[in-house]
Amino acid sequence: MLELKEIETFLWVARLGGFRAAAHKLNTTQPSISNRIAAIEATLGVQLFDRGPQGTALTARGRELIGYAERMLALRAEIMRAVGSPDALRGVVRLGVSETIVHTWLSRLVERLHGLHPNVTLEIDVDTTPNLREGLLTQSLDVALLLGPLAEPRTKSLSLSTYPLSVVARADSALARGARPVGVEALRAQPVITYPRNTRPYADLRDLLSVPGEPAPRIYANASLSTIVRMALDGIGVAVIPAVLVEREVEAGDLVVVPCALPLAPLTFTATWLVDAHDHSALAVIAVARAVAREQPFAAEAISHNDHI
DNA sequence: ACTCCATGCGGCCCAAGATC
DNA sequence: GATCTTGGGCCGCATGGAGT
Repeated sequence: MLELKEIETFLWVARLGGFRAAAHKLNTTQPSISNRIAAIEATLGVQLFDRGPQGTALTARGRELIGYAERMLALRAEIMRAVGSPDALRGVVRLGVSETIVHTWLSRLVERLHGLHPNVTLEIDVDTTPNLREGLLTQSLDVALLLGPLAEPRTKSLSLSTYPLSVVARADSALARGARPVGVEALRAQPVITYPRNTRPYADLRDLLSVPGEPAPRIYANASLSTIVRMALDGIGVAVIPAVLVEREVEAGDLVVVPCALPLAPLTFTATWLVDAHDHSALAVIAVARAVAREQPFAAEAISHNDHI
């Protein structure tokens, strides 16, 4: 008899290209995956994978099965959504998260998810958007909350939050005491601390602050938001980050948000996932993320990119 | 030496049947 | 009806073989 669990195992081995990777994804061991694949091959009486030294590759029959397997899992997800109780949803979702989300509403997402779907657990990976994108494309992540949407046609994205970028300076700095909004000249006069080099905010800032014939602006790229805030507090330079991340420091009078004359593009965060993913737990996480993000300040318009859930 | 998948073995869980 | 026994199924651990 063809078991749904075996079908799911087959699909993950096919997607991830190996038994070991599928075992990690399905939270089990490699021998267990080996047994399930052996069972489904015995049931069908055909070989689904070529086990070669270069890895595991689908046979022609295996490729034929892919479409059926995806339809079966999509149907299961539909049944779970339409008929199943939220408690019935279970599994591990590998969630990639930008640090901005960690510092704003990730905890509320985890809390809400636990309340709604107590049997769904998260494996959280905090990283920069380029690395999260890589994680999605190599399928080591199920969902990513990142600076999106991604241009990849294989992905779907849903807008979550849009945070304006602000210039944040130490309260006793000259910049903080100035009367006029800061421009290119004022920002070029000192180090600017912001998001990592391979991100859009960094590239935008570098373009805005570059002056032909002048030395390159001093931009200290940093992947750790808490380090950026620490450096701003220590007066190393001014931070260009969403003001929502320094609410406490501003309230305490240690940092101030300085009016800025530059057209700093806001940061839009999206929930992004692969179009062919039908993991019902992952889709539940996206739905909860959307609901939580909507309740926050700076909630994005509910625009979906490429598609919808 | 390392990685990958396969196999053997023992342990656990659960349902069904037997016994009181 | 409650409790015990049994057998099947599944899982993980340890290990082996093949290939690089």
